[in-house]
Amino acid sequence: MKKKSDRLSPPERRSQLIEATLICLMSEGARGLSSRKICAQAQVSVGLLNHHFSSQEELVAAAYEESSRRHHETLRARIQADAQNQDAPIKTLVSCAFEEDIMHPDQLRAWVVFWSKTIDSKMMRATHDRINERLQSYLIEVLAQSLPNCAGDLRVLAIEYSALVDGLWLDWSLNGKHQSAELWQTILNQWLDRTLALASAPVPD
Amino acid sequence: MKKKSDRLSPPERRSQLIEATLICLMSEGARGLSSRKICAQAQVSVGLLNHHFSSQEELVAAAYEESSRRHHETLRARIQADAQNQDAPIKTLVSCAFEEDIMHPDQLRAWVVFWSKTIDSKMMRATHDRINERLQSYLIEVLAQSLPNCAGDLRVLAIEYSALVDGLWLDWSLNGKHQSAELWQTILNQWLDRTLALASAPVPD
DNA sequence: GCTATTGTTGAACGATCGTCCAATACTATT
DNA sequence: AATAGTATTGGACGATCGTTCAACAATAGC
Repeated sequence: MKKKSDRLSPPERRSQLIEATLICLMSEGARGLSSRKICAQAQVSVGLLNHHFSSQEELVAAAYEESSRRHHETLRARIQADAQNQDAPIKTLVSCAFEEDIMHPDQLRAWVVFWSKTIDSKMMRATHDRINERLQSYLIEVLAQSLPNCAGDLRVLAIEYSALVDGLWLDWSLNGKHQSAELWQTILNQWLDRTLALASAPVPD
Repeated sequence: MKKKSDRLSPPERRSQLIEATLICLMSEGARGLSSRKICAQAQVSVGLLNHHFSSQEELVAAAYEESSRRHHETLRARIQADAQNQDAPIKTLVSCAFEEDIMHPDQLRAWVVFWSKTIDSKMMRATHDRINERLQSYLIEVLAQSLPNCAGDLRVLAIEYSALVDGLWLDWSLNGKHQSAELWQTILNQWLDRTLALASAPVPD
């Protein structure tokens, strides 16, 4: 009745535990952050966590990194796929911001937990900084392609964009009447229209 | 050596516990959310919490409401004080967004905890919705005064603004190198300049 | 002053938490 | 086949969690 072998290589086991962590956090939020729940989700005994990770904190940081990596990857693929259909990649970036693959409400559940841990954990803070910088670099890259002759600082624009998107995601996800993302998507579209209009025709000094 | 009387009226005790909750959440984030820590902060025994609140959840919801109320109040007072010095109240709103009284990094610590609880608690969700609607109404009011002949939907603009500010606060507060708010303030200022420019001279259709 | 009401205490409860560790099962090497 | 090495198990530990409740203390009404 027992399975022949459940043994996995350390990297496989690690990513399995990371996957289980993401599932727990996405489905239950902060309530799902429990070593026992995570190990149960991975169908693995409790003690295994501390064999592959020095602490729960390290596992959560790894899950944060992985979640961001997937998000980044999906975004990149989506923009890459639209490369020839759109004049500016930022149009793709904006128009897919509320697609399920890019940002699901459940995913934001997990991210809020990550943020709350970022506040009082050195390790999480370092991970957060690394993730942020990576995303920011990519955003700048996309913006540079989209606004080849933009007068302003692209880094500043990237910070503004990611702040706006984070805020819209939050509002969309925490809102009680969790309707479709249409309204928030519209807001983002209008922001882009205004930004593009001003960036292509910068004010004379 | 004992104090003559520690007995307070129920409303006073309630607000004392709420105050203690805010202190705990602001100083320790999610780690500070503990009935025992809160009661210790209020210099009160553990059992008293459930005498004045039906559960910890209700206390946290009340603390969320109170934190938002104070934020709203401070904002109102600040804008009121600048009413005659500024042509548009939204200029005051934007320029004070990162002042200590309006939003301290510690305060955002508490808010992230509130958000994480909003995800899986009906009571917190209801509180969140109430708070959001109240702030949104006020923002629309301020925007209406500032942009008397704006073509667009002010409610949509209000949502965009609060999303942007929330996102900027998050980025500012979670950032490892927690420098001054200058950069984020500049971003917000530039957003306002662009918005004002377009709102006062709307594009012809 | 006596009584009823109610604010307050702190021990106790059961549950859950993260981590540890001796025992075990599996794999690879010889 | 014997051995060494390691992945895995699950019980145990001490800590902390939110809540309950009998006992106590202070007040209010009389």
